[in-house]
Amino acid sequence: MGELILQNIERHISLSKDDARYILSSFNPKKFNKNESVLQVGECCKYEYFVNVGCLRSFYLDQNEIEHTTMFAISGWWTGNLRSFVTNSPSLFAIEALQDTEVLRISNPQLERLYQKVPTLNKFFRIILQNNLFATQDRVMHHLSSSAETRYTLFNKKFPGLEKIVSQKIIASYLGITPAYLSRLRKKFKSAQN
Amino acid sequence: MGELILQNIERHISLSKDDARYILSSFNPKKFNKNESVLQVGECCKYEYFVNVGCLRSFYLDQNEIEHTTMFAISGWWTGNLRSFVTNSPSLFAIEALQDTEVLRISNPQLERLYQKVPTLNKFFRIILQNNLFATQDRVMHHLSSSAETRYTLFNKKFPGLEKIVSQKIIASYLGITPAYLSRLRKKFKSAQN
DNA sequence: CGTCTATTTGAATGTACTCAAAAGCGGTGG
DNA sequence: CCACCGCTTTTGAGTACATTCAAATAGACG
Repeated sequence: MGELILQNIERHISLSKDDARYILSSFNPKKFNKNESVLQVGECCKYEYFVNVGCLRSFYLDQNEIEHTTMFAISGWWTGNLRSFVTNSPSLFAIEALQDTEVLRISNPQLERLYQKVPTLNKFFRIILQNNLFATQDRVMHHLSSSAETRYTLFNKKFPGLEKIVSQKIIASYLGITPAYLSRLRKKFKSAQN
Repeated sequence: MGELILQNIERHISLSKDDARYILSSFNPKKFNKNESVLQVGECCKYEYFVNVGCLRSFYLDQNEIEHTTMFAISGWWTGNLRSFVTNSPSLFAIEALQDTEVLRISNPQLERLYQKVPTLNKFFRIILQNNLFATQDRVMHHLSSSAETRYTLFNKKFPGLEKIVSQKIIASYLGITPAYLSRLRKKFKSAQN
């Protein structure tokens, strides 16, 4: 059950058997059904989530009520709203399950206790934070320098298979284009393959 | 000379006189002339920079040789290429001075020593890292949901006065539009004011 | 003062959007 | 198991935002 998260952590720091046991005991397993809400806009994000099985997505509505997907979290990824989590402020975006999903989640007090017991986790979460920053920076750069078509092909490289699972509407909202336009792009790609 | 950086750090953590002195001694002051290069593409980023006076910008060239500005760092801001700094890898982007600029910079070994002496700085830099992430996330969201015109007005709110200092070409490269189009936007704004 | 680069502006173009209608698809209940 | 409902996808036609290219003008700097 907890192998994946331990593997994930041990990619960056090494853990004793005891550490590993304590870490696992600090996380609570939880299941979400497809389309179930994990976090709602305006709610405080009480947990950070590690996805074991399934897929979560973060999204928000802009001033024109248009939905934008900011990230997907598939198996082996961390997600949540860090800003809301650390500052105890209402979340500006929502998180929902795109499939039946199993996560391990940890609350802020649990995390604090965990830092006390296993101080090297400070380093681990700093690295996770850094990687998150780098990924977000990449996304900015990619948006600045690439057309919708290029962003679409990169999406498929970055999340292979997700295209089959996630509705086109949602993929479009991640790419920053309309579903109608994504439909046209796909058509173009299909005809180019033949 | 070092008041600004100490002020900046003490916004998040408290420092003893000794800590403060040791911190200051770990940073090297350096000046860059207007248009001087701070970091070149392909070079390893050996320092993190705190801007005392002036303005730095980070930018890269995309596959079509088009320049994109990823961030400005004005007085009181931190900059550098963290990815290159921590992984010791060649930088994908460059940093240059837009004005005569005075910085305090710190190398990786110096920073490590500093963490030993003043462990609470771990917390400080984690907060800086977090804020960086939040700012970058905001930028992604803003790009997804706003037109060039809106982005331009927000730029002016976020960096008041910078418009007068920085060439339009560079501002356009930050906004993700062409200089020609920014010129048209500005014209429109001017005529709207009368 | 001359040179070099940045800015402005016009005309034509392209990328992506809007609106609307039709077709497809998935889940639910009879 | 099929029929229906609601939502997603497709597609056409028209449009808007932003770009390209080029030429003229303005500004900066040695």
